[in-house]
Amino acid sequence: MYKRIKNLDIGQISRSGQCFRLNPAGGGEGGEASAGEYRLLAADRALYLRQNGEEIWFSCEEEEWESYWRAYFDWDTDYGAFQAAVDPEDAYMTAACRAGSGIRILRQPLWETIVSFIISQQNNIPRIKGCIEAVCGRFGEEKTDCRGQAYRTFPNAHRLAALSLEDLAPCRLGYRARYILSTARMAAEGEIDLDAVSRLSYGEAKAELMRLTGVGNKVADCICLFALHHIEAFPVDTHIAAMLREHYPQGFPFARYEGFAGVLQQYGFYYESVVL
DNA sequence: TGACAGGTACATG
DNA sequence: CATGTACCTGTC
Repeated sequence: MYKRIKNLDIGQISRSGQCFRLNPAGGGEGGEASAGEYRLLAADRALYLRQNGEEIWFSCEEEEWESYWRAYFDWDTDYGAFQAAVDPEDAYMTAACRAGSGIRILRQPLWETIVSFIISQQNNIPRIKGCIEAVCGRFGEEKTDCRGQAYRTFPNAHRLAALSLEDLAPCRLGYRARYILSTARMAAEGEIDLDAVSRLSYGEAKAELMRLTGVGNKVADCICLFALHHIEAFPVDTHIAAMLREHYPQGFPFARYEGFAGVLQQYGFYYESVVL
């Protein structure tokens, strides 16, 4: 099925570092690469996408698109309005918005986002993707997508909680493996209620998430932004720290962007780490 | 070779 | 509470 939209670029989103299982389709063994086609995996779902300008093709039926993917892509939000809010005298953010005008803040599955961003710490994106693929490949459930291609779901907390460090060793997670086991056990044993967390305000959700082993200030902000859609969350990593240091020595104008600073964070991150 | 990659836990003062 | 340091792993 086809849909039209502005300010959504699958390629930009795939490179934006907010999701790690959105990649060019084909490319690998068996399936021939269809130009410009991507496959997105989220929790236990698979979706193929193709884009031609403002027209995007999705492999799913209307019902699944309405009930899941529409919200996932934050379809009904006008990202042009966020970009228009940027101070025209702010040359840096103006350029960042232009370069990443197709980036959106996704609504990703909470558990997958927690584990993915624990893995992300002190790590680079290609290796993060490899680690996640290894975790899913070994411990996810095998399913078949609409084309008959096999894929693996993201293993749930109970599945990961049952593992040992030895089980995880082949995934090459390094010191993050014990963080993930501890966090999975907290979730599986009900020491934290993730359904409840998803209903909390930004500040409350962040505080709850930081109780998890391996989830500090920055990772909690990433989870709030990329899973819970608290777009006021503003994760500060090495790239954003560099941006703030070099382009906002008097401080970032949070007041001007109150309530959606996280969107600008993504434009900044993409510009700083992917474009430049 | 050593620094670096979307930081955090833990130990000190 | 603020600062310092070790930490898995792969790549340049």
